[in-house]
Amino acid sequence: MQRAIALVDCNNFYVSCERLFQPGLEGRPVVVLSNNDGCVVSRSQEVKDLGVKMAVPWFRMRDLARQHNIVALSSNYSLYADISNRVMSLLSRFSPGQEVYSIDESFLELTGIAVDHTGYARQMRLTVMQHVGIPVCVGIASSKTLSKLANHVAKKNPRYAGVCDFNGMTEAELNGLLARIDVGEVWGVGRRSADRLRDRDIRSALDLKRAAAKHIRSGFSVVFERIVAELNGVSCLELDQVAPAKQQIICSRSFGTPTSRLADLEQAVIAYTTRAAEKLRQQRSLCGGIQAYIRTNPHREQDAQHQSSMLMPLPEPSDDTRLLCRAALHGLRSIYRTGHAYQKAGIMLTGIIPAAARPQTLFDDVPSREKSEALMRTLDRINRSMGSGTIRLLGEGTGKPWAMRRQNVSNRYTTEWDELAVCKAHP
DNA sequence: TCTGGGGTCCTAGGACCC
DNA sequence: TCTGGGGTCCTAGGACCC
Repeated sequence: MQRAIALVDCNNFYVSCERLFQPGLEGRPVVVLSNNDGCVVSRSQEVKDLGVKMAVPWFRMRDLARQHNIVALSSNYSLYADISNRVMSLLSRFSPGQEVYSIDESFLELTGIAVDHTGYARQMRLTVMQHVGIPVCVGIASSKTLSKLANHVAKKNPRYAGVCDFNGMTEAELNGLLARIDVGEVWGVGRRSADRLRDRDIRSALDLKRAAAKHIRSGFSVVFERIVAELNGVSCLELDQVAPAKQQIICSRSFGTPTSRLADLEQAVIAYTTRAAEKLRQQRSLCGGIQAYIRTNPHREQDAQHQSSMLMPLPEPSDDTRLLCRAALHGLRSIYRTGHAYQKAGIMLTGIIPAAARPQTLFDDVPSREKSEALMRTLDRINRSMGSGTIRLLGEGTGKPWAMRRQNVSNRYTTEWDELAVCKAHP
């Protein structure tokens, strides 16, 4: 039986989320900006039609924005995450095998589901639209890589009406489509590799499909060998149905305004470590070390540049916020240099293991460990029910002069009592 | 004035061991 | 004169994804 994998992808996801609660944005050019209102990360169709590319710095398109009255919104991840959960849970009804691949994409196993797949996919679109109001497109094929391309075709080509099933096509039809897709659009082929492939006269998805495996293996890597197999309909990438535990947890952020004060960096590092430790405990893991990282703004070449990081191993794996903060601060203080305008700081938890696999040591101090665990549990419970940050370390500070810019952020319409969407009755 | 954040995987090279 | 080979582990860095 032929393998059938669907990729369901939300259209202009963040913009679509914003439009749910601000219907006035419908039909208008809208962008959502990254943290710090830095870059464009989601564009409405109207903005795409103006030729605005993904990840363009916002300050570079100010003129265009004025000219065309583009609405720019700060990103509101609480809202997007909640809408995403609703979409994913609806989609899970369509197959016992689901991989939630990203905030706006999901793979669904359709192999063995004995219905007309195109009709089934139309039903998915309709269901998500009716229940949540988010438009989606569906691509279906015999491997993940092909289903990504099928989705691409469904999105770009109005005549497919949002659903494209490669499995229902003849080889010639499919190749005809692949020949018109740039090799850079293939999943896993980035800008660097696309350039190198073009040097070898591999320009389209079809060219890559037909490339000799040996040739690809030696010139690139096993990853590319797999891509070629997947393009030929040989499924090499399985669906990850349970999200595996993270092997590293990163929390880093650019500052709203650069700072050269160690005290500011310390506050930021404590805040980031606190967040990361919460995530670590959520997935019931411990980490073996923590890395602190600072850097100046690399785009300001006229400024003195400094970037550095230091990994602090822990004496034994831990998930205690206080311990992790202490280690991170130690690292920060050893890399910090006076007189630099730092633009970004971050931390990374590494050497992550399941909490259940905690190694026993000769000098295990069980009572103090149990106290630490109880304290962290209580902390998490209070912050979960009373709002995040209700209880935190004093070192995190209260002023946060370094906090990021979010000039035009919408309400958290679905997750905060104070910001719930209200239906206004018409007179 | 203003350029995101959070992840994964692979490779190369060094250290170390027998 | 002549100085092995193979395995493992770790780290840094590159490339990619959304």
